[in-house]
Amino acid sequence: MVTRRKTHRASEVSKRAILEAVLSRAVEAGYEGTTMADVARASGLPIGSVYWHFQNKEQLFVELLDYCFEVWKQANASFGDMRDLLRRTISGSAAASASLTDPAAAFWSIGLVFAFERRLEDNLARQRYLAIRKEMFQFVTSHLRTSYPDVPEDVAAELAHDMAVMGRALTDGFRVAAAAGDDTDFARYADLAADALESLVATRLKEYGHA
Amino acid sequence: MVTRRKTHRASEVSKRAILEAVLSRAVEAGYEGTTMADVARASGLPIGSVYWHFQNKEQLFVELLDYCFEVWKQANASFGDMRDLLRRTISGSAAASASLTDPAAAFWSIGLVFAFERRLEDNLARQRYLAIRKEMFQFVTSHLRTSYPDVPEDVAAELAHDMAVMGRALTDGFRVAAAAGDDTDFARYADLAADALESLVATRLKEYGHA
DNA sequence: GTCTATAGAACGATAGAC
DNA sequence: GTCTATCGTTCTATAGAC
Repeated sequence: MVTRRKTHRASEVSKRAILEAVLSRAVEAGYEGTTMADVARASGLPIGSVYWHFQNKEQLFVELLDYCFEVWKQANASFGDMRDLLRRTISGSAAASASLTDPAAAFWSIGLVFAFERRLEDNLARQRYLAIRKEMFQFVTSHLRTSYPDVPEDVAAELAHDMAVMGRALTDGFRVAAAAGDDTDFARYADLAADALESLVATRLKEYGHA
Repeated sequence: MVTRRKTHRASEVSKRAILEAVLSRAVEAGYEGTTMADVARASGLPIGSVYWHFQNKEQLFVELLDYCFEVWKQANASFGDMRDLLRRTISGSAAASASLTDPAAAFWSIGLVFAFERRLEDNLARQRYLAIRKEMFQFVTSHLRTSYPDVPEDVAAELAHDMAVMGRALTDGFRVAAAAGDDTDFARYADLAADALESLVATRLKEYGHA
């Protein structure tokens, strides 16, 4: 019993070490650029152990994305207004493209490549990224819906959906800018983006008031 | 002399066939997913001919990007206002993510991956993409500058720069959405994006007028 | 210029001793 | 659970006949 628990603990520690290793490698080299040998080297364990803990490379990245998403959810449980969110995500994109290994920030740096690599269509890690992407979108949409209390529910729903779409495009766009090394003051443009979306909302609400 | 000219013509035809082949493959599979064997097969020529016309895979993609950019420049020589540009680029992103082989649209579908794959840092094709990206940004910025005739030059310059940054983020963001398969009405959001940026400009011009 | 055959390297994954 | 050795495949690139 004692031996079993000890072994179990050691196993958990190793598994965690491997996840941290693949995280640090994937942020720098992406999915295809990260080799199983790299992961083994960075974790300090032999490659055989990596395959003992994870079925294959695909499954390794699936569990990595899950791990990152869990961290993100905990960090973003308290949802401010749209300006807050844009500040966090757009300024965060600069941090993620630096070689930081904050799992929540790393998620995007790793995940966005999956969006473009359509030849990975059957890849389970890509599918997991797309599923998490959808889940985050719903999360943001449903929170934004409560931001427009003085209009009918269907109007608020459409407005929230539109703002979520625009907000997602802007954050993704600035992540591209960060990855491409564009010389950009992300904090400044986060506020500019918020200004733009807020004036869009104001116009719509005014139109509704007149209708 | 006649023989020489004939050979020269045949060579040009083959080279063009290879470029078309790599274009069609790269749109579907990206840089890393496109193998030299694929290109040879799609062009109808043996792999030896591909290496005869192009130094290596890297150089092949450099010339592909140049070819696409040339086509884009000719298609976008007449520059309308910002709304026109957003419509063209954002609606075009949906087309590019479908497997069309319009070189101008394909450029983005192929190029954006280079932004994210930082492990291709020394890759000449990635560097060419980044260079073209910069050139396009300057092109857009300098055209936008003429859109604000009633303000001092430095104000117009800052405004044009900001709008170019925001516009680039939005178009890149919607390209991500297209690649990720998000269910999005791109034509509608292109206009919404234009609305947002125009109201941003209006606010700024009003602020300047009062200053 | 065209074509075939193959070298050479990298990678994912497994076998099997411990 | 850990570790090493290695198999099988895929890819870039070249050699050399035509």
